[in-house]
Amino acid sequence: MHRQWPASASRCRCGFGVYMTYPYTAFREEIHTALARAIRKEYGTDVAVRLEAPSEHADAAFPCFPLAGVAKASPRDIARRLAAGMEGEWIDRVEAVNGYLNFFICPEQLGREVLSLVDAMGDRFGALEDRGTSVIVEHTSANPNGPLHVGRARNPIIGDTLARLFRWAGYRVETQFYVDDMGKQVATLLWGIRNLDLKTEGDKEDHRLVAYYQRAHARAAEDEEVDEQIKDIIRRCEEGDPEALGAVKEAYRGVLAGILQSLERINISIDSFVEESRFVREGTVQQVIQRLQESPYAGREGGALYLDLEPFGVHGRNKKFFLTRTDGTSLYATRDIAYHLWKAQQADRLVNVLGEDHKLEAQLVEIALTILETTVPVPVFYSFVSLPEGKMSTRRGRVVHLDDLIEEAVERAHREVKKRREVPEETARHIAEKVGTGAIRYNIVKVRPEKAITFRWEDALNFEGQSAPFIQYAHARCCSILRKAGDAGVSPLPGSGFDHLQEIRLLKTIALFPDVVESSSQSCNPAALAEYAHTLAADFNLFYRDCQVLGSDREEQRLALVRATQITLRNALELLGIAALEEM
RNA sequence: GGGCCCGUGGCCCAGCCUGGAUAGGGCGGCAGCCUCCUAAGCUGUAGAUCGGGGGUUCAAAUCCCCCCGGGCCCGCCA
Repeated sequence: MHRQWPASASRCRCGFGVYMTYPYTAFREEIHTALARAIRKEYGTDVAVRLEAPSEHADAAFPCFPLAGVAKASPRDIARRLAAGMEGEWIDRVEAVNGYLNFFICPEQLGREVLSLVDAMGDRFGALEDRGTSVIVEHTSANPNGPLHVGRARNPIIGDTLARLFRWAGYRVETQFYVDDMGKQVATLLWGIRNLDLKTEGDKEDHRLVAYYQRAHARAAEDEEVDEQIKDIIRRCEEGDPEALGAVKEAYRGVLAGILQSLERINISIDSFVEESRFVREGTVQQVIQRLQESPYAGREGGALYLDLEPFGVHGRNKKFFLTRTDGTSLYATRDIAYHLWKAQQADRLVNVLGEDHKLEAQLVEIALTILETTVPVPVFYSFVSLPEGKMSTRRGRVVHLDDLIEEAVERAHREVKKRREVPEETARHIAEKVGTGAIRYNIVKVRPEKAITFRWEDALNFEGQSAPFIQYAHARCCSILRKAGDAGVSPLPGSGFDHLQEIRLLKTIALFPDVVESSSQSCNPAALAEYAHTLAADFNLFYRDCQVLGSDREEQRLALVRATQITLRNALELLGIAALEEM
């Protein structure tokens, strides 16, 4: 029923080499210590203290049920008995209810600490201390044969959000795009560009060039001669022929540029691009084949090398994992192994964002990497995005391109802005761009990756409720209040003394942010972050409704709380790659 | 046929890893709230056999088994 706290503590670097403990971490540690002591004293036993995360019942709860057996007492009695000795600077009060020990955090202490921490850390509030660990996040890695469609866009959005999360969680992060420059897709594209004379329209290269790919694909299907010519390109690439590889690169360059333009518009940039062919050129694929054929699992069928994966629990047809063809040339997965060996040399951890269709391949590669005794990557699989009428298919013209979705979302946002406020056109354009693209990112990232998505325009263009604009709007409201208060308005550390229900609720949610960074990064679950951002915005809206800020006799404290909310919302949006607008 | 994943009010999603207190949100429906810090907001209301069935347990949406429905995969393709 209830979530548990993240296993490890969240701490931050505050100022110069001074480490501070985030409020809820301190609260939790205090409870752990007090509980362990009390349980040992009362029942003479050591149990692992598991606390439940904040809920409507308590800010932290300890279920006494598991203790009932050893303590030979009812959970209710245990709770009552343990409640007596619980105190500390963070623990405001303890209640024994229904066999639970419910802890409440001290609002005074929380108010003081949260406000000073947010003030001191600013746009680093929520960040965790450096772990001295590096991680490479591989994402997108789309075949550069045409523009991104909405289905493929799930990959960069998940990947980029994960990369941002890891950075905040204290890792040194690099993102990589693995460029498949040896496959049939790019070879087909090259053939098309060389042999076809098409009139193409559009102002982005990926949209112009995809027509060559599509037409060439169709030609290859009906003309064996064409198919042979394409296969010849692939063959030469696999042999590492620099001329062929250069030509392929020249062909896909424009498509890739177009893809990157689209990604840039949704605030995604990728640190480095790694060409698959380099592992052939540099001979590392051959080394992989060499090393694996010496392993006890190697076998041959015809001239083709394979690994027998039966000892690893792989059965059926998949147990023979082929590394080469009969002619000795490498296969996609073999080159992927070489890529991972290379990656393992430059980072401590590897995370790969992959479509669920790559599950089997990833499993096989993982086993090979285990045999080679190197870093095994952590995969994050996502399910496909389909349309109400079925699977997305470029060939059948049943796709929604990311660029079209962006256009539509931005245009719709623009209409909304014009409808609501009178602002200069330039401002309206800016807001519309950030609202529209933010809505797209949020709409995709809020759903857990393993859930299949059916794309519906009305969901994608929803600007209310669980959406980016809802969160952006709360942020804009904060900014508006702060703007009106003026420079002198917010003193950094007013005496705390929050007592309104909504003030305290908001304070608690702000304080939870570092824990969300910790847990969602550890579980590679950006959807949890998206949910948090919505909760924070919703809690602010309640505060906004019930607590007048400007002109109230508590103006100073409340302004400080608004400021802390604004910073936390901005940081959460930054993690989601969504613009924190100051006005909407 | 085999493997992996998903199945929570009309619709979409969280909670499942690590079992516990009235199953949370959002959209849509209905009824309301702008002389007051931006109504992309807020309030109320109706609506749930947590796909079905067994099992484990003091306790199951959560763990185990079986079944049903959907997705993905099962090339010397990428």
